[in-house]
Amino acid sequence: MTSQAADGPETAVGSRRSKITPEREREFFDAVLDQIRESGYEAVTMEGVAASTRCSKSTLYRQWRSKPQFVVAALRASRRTRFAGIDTGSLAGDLRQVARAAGEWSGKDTRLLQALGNAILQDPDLKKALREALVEPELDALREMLRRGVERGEVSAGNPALEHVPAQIFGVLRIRPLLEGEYADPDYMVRFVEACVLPALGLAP
Amino acid sequence: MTSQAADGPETAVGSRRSKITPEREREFFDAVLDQIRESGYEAVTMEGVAASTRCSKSTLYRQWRSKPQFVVAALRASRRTRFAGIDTGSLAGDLRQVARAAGEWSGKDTRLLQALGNAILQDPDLKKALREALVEPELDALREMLRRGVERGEVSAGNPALEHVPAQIFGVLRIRPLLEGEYADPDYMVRFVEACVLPALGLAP
DNA sequence: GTGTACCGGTACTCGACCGTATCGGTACAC
DNA sequence: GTGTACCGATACGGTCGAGTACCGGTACAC
Repeated sequence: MTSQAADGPETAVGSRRSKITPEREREFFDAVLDQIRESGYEAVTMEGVAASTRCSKSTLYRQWRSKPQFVVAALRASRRTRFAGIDTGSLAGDLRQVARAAGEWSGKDTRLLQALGNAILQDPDLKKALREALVEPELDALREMLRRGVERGEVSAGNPALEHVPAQIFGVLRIRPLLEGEYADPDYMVRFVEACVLPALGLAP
Repeated sequence: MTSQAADGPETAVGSRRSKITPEREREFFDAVLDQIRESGYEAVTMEGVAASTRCSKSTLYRQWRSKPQFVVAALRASRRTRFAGIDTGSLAGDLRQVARAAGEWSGKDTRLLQALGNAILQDPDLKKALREALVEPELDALREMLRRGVERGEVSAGNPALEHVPAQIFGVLRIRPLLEGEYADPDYMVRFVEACVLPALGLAP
């Protein structure tokens, strides 16, 4: 569609001209991630994904070489950030917003993390993809938030609680199902931030 | 060896007289838990355990009906508490001891938790056994510690941070490998408790 | 109209592993 | 010595899923 008046019948560039539209691709990715959340990584089969999306196994294997690479692609495509953009003007306000946002997607993302639990011990690519999809973008946003708070003088740069804020928030998100049998919801997360994170930073409510 | 002069050839009581000594049994349990930590729950095979302990698969299946039941038995037998017995006289002292103890076994136990990650989503028995083996004893000990602290008047009973102490400690233990790539060690845990848990409780170091 | 290349469907190979069956050996009871 | 019952080894049946091969249908280019 752009510049194909070069030499001969477009020898270069778009070598693979798949008929899979981006929307269709997203269906595949959503299906495999849903099935992972539901049954765990090892229990997910390419046949199951093919059946649930009404495509054939051949189609999946034509686009992605193997099951691990397929899952990695799905994770990469699901990469998105939910903390970025939060900027209420105060660190306490930002962290409350983070808590609320974290509580929103806690069920889905925590489940995914849990379901991939032992798989990432075996497959470094999978581990990397998972970190890049779910963890690092939020971690970056969180650090940026804290940096702004320090810059505004709300927290001393030497406060030892600073470095533990991400671990506190992600840790509590991750562990609550095991301790209390239910995923962390926005209310719970806000209560936690106000009861523990803010006081440790010296920000009384 | 005790009372076998009852009626006939000991019809009751010790119906199964296995030749597996308790020490031998412990070898089986250690082997399967080690392999789970190493390769994850689904990747562990009864054949592998048999080979590594130089017994036969038949022996394992004679003692335990199936792989899940075998693993559950191993978990139950590994049940032990590492926080119980800590009593330094002050809540801050107790929590520092907890941090150190938690950091000690963090590698092994966190790995086990991670390796069983998606399996416990599928098998309720496994989930229950895991909670009873690794989580609940420590949770009970921790709650008892906090209760003593409140009783001594070190912390107000209404302090909202109280209910989150276990989640903070277990959460950070669990999440650190994902965030920073290494298991929590005693030093790290003590720093965390001093920087976050104690201040939130109003216990300045 | 003709060719091309991807699509979905199905059948297939291959390997892995669960759980069972069978067999000879052996410790222990009596 | 004789019986019993558990041990280790090995072989086997059955299932399941990864990845491949093939085949007819069809959209699109020219």
